[in-house]
Amino acid sequence: MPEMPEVETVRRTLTPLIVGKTIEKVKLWYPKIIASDPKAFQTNLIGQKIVAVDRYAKFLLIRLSKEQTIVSHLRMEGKYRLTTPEMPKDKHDHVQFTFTDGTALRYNDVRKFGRMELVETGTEKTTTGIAKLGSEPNSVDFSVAKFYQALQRKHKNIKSTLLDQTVVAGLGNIYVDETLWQSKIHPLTPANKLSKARVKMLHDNINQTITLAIAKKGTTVHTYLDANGDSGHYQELLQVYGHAGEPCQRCGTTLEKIKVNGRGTTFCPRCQRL
DNA sequence: ACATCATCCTGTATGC
DNA sequence: TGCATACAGGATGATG
Repeated sequence: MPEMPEVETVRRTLTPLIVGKTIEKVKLWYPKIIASDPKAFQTNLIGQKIVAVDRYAKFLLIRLSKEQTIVSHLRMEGKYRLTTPEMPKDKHDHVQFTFTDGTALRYNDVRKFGRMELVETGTEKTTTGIAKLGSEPNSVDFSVAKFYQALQRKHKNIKSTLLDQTVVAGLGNIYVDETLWQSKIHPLTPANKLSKARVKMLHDNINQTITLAIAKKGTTVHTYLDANGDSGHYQELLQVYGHAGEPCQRCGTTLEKIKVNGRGTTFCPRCQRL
């Protein structure tokens, strides 16, 4: 599942494939992927040139020449691939942008959870899901002091708090489990009960893990691939996610899997005490 | 205002 | 072997 490191990797691989190209036609095989008006999405994009691909947290921001932006969220399984319009449609291809140079960008999504919408550039931070997001890891706004203050206001457990994107934006199930293990924090610990020292540890581990995961081009479990069709490598460094029933690499205790607010959660019952 | 829960989807895994 | 059911999960809108 694409979290911030995977979306950043998609951004980096997608940029050289599409920037500078002009959209000639948009095909919607599954219009529900478009969160804004699908008809307007199709017609407004014609003739626009792609000028850049930006990102905020897990959102891709495809910048267009007429001061518009496609805000795209891959959710669980969304993928972009450069192809040609003649290529047979895959079962899970849902959107196609045909370019004037004869190539085409396809959006493929097995679960159909991903969404994209067209907004005026500059309004995306107030009119889309980005509006409610907290600061990103490694950003100036993500300071230890602010992080601690934000957690003090949260009464729910730390696992759910990190998954809801209003405090820190960009983490998903994988990196939350990993950073909690690194910081020796039990996932059910109330967020406002963490000591300042523990919060600093968690903060630093989040920043370092996101940085390293981006360097490793993301984590491929299940089906994540970047825009070149390549898998990431951070999965080789995972300590807890996907390792339930195996010994903890720090103390040897068998890792446990529980449900926290409906999300699978793996942790070490000895290293991560309540 | 906050927290919790169902919902969207389909491939894979498990049960009978 | 085949059919039915459970499970996975990010964000959102509804409900408590």
